[in-house]
Amino acid sequence: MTKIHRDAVVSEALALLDELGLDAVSTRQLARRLGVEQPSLYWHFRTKKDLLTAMAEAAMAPHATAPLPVSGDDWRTWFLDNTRSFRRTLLLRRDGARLHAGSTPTSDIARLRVKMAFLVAAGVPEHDAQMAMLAAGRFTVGSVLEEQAGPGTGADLPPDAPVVDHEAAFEAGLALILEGLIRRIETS
Amino acid sequence: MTKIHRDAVVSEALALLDELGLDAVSTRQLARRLGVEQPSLYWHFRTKKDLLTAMAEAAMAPHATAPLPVSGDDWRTWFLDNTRSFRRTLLLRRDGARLHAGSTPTSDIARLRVKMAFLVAAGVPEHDAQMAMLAAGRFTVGSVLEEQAGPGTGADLPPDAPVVDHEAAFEAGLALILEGLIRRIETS
DNA sequence: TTGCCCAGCCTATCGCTGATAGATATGCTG
DNA sequence: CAGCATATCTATCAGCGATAGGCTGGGCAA
Repeated sequence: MTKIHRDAVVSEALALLDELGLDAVSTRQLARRLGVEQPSLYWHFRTKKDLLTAMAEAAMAPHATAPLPVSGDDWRTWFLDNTRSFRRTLLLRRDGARLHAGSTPTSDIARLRVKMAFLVAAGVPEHDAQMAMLAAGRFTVGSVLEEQAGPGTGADLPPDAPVVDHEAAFEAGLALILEGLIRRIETS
Repeated sequence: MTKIHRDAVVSEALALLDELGLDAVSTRQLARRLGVEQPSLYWHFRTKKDLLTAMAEAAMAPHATAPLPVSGDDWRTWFLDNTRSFRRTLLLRRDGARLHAGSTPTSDIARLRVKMAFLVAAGVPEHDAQMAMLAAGRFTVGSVLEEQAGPGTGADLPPDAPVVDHEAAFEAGLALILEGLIRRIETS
């Protein structure tokens, strides 16, 4: 009988995620790794969805603890770097985007407000800032989702390889959003 | 013993999807509706993933059969309408975005080439056109994914309602991408 | 020190899932 | 009529999330 604490469960679950992918994260696999029987996990988590939510939140730690913008930062490079940080965090773990998209986001509203205030202070109209942040986030999730969907069995389609450089495509799309925002500000 | 053909299976599966959601689309539920035993479905589809792929493709029919652009169309309004058509098609069915994102896309390359040629003929540099189409698609998937994630049990977060108008947010993000593309063209 | 409580695990079991093996019935074709 | 492909059936498997209820050990109050 091994003793377990909640954080250890989440930690091991993330390790299992990285090794075998989201579909292989089952309560039994996880329990076996923890040296525990499967139902024991239900003492720590009321449901598996709760576990996945906790995993998603823990997985987002790198982005959620990144330094906030300070007045004086160039808002455009901050906007780029913030979105890149989000993407990098999603990419850090296998199926990171699926894990994130599948959980009700416990978005840190406090941090978000700081970011918004920063953009507004830098001269970006509040509504435009909101829409741009939202758009960048959704674009990022969509991008990483596709990137991580992986070429698993995608070898059956015609070999006229439409191989896309995910990093480059992400940067290009992100640049479009930012430039759209800039143009919107300048022509107002 | 009822006789079934592949298209009927897909059709009934989509009906089941609309009524109960993607998670409820099980081979047994589907078989019962078709008046057939569960293993019979495996004659028509080698695996459930194959079924989901067929469903995803069928679900995309409205967008996949929409009229292609003709020379003379304004490329900007076409770009907007094309992306809107994609979004509307995803929204047409319950969990449409999840269904789409979960399947390896059998993208119709022929149609895509026509669209690209149209943009290039209208004066959009090919690389920029590619990146913008890709970005718009991923942004759309990310948006609808979030929109359809639904407020299922999202009643536990603070009631300072960050209620977003999905339609408006989508239009705003799409406008940013298009304006970014326009700016890119003008300043070259 | 005694005795209780409860945190944290256990065993046993439920109903569901996707998938396979192998038998059976139907209907077309030579 | 014989043979074959089609399309279903029954039976069964391993794995899944989840629940019910029992056992154990350490901390704390009397």
